[in-house]
Amino acid sequence: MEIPATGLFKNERHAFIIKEINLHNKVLSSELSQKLNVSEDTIRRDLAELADAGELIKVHGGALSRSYHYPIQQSKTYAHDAKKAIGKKAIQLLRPGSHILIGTGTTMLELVRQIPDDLEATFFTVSPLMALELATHPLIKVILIGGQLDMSSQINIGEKPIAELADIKVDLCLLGAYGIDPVDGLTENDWSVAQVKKAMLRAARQLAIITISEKLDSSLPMHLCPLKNIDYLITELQPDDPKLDGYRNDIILI
Amino acid sequence: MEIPATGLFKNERHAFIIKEINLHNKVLSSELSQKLNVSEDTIRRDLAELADAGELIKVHGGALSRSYHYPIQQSKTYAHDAKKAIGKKAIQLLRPGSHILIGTGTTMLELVRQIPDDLEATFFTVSPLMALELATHPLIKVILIGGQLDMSSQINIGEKPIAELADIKVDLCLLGAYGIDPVDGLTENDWSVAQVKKAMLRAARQLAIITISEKLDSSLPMHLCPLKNIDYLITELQPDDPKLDGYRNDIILI
DNA sequence: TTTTAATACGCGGATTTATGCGGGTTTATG
DNA sequence: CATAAACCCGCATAAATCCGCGTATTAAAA
Repeated sequence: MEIPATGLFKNERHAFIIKEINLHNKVLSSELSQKLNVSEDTIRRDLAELADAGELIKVHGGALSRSYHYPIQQSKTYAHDAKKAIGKKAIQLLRPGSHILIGTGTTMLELVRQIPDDLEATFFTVSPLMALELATHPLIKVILIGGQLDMSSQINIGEKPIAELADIKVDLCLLGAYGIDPVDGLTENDWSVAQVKKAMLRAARQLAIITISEKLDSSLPMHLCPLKNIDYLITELQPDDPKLDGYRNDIILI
Repeated sequence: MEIPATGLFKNERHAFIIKEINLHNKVLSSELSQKLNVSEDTIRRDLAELADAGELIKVHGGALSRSYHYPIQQSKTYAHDAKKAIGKKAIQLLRPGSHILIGTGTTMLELVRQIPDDLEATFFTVSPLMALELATHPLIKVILIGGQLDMSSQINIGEKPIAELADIKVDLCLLGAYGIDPVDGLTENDWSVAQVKKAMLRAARQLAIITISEKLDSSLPMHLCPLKNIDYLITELQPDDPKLDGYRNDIILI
């Protein structure tokens, strides 16, 4: 083995490379080649070995620190904070051991993400997205109600889920609102989606509506149910907020 | 290749883009080009790659976050290129107008991503993940077969999906392999998952197995079916590769 | 102590990758 | 329906990589 003028063994070079990576989070083959007085080929072989041993990540042109990875994807949805707050409030409705039918939407997603890992419960859903998110919680049993997946609403629609829902009776249904209004009640704009949601309402003893205050006082073509069927209404507002005045009859505001 | 003064590797640019997308839910090619000191062409290529890997949605002028439709964070797939190549080969089995039962796995995901947008077909699946991915194709009808979502395999298991599968007869079943061996045939390691997969096999006239060559010649405890039931075997290898010699009897290698 | 094997390097040349650029085509939008 | 921006395609290029080979040094074997 030929020891160059600067006299470094392979492992010494490796150590140097690791040090550089820890320091700068990245190295260039070309630079290393100069600093260490060896050919780029050798550097490449070094990097290949280190990458192989999992000490760094080889890329074209050099290498990156192993701790360097894509930032965690935390979707910043519209009105994210409000939705997260709502989710937090809604958690208290989730009783251990209960059976819950859950809808979909970004607010609901925030809710699910905040469910504590020690909650043991059974969730039914027609939304593959919610099912996957729910499945990340170790003690939760997820029953996905099948059907034809509707592209725009991302839930399963058609006769199948409606028929299956008819055989279910759960403690609580958590539903997002597209439109909610003191007079028109809960409304929706797509016919087939509305059919499924109505089936969901029938399958639950209690109904909780989860929505940001924006959706209050808006109406859409398809009627789902009157206000009086709603047991809980959860928004990001304080329960005594005047905007909620039209919704106080028999509804528990949270 | 010229690495500019600001000297960012391609991956670093990619990371930056992802970060921007998570922050703003969208990016403009023109802005990125400026911020990163590279040509818009390069940005376009970056966005194309990221879109290809399913990390964002490419649109005219830039890209959008995928988070709303797809908030599930999936780590970069192992042997991504091989799996992509397999997916490409498998596409030819998807006849327009046909009914297809599709399994799950990262290879299958790559396959689905490469389905051309003008394919009109009906897909059945027990995997919520695959259902969501399939639903991004405009002309594809997705039937999600419900059941209890199994956390580890991320598919619906139990009596329900098995019973529903018994009522279905499709043209083709596309299944990934966990173990495949000339003697032991197709094998699997989880009992409940195996039951569902067996129901899938029964529900299809033809069976195509999609797998990277790594899985060849490996056996697991649960037997699914003998080799002779397999109609097509698709790997990243050339059909005449000697590694496939044990699998030539009556199987069409692709 | 030779002989043999193994390892570490460097080098030349073929190949691949990353990028920018020019020019024709498509898309979005007023 | 015009027009500017965005896109796609092919090409050029230079850096980075890969591959095989020769050599030198060391380790192991005979």
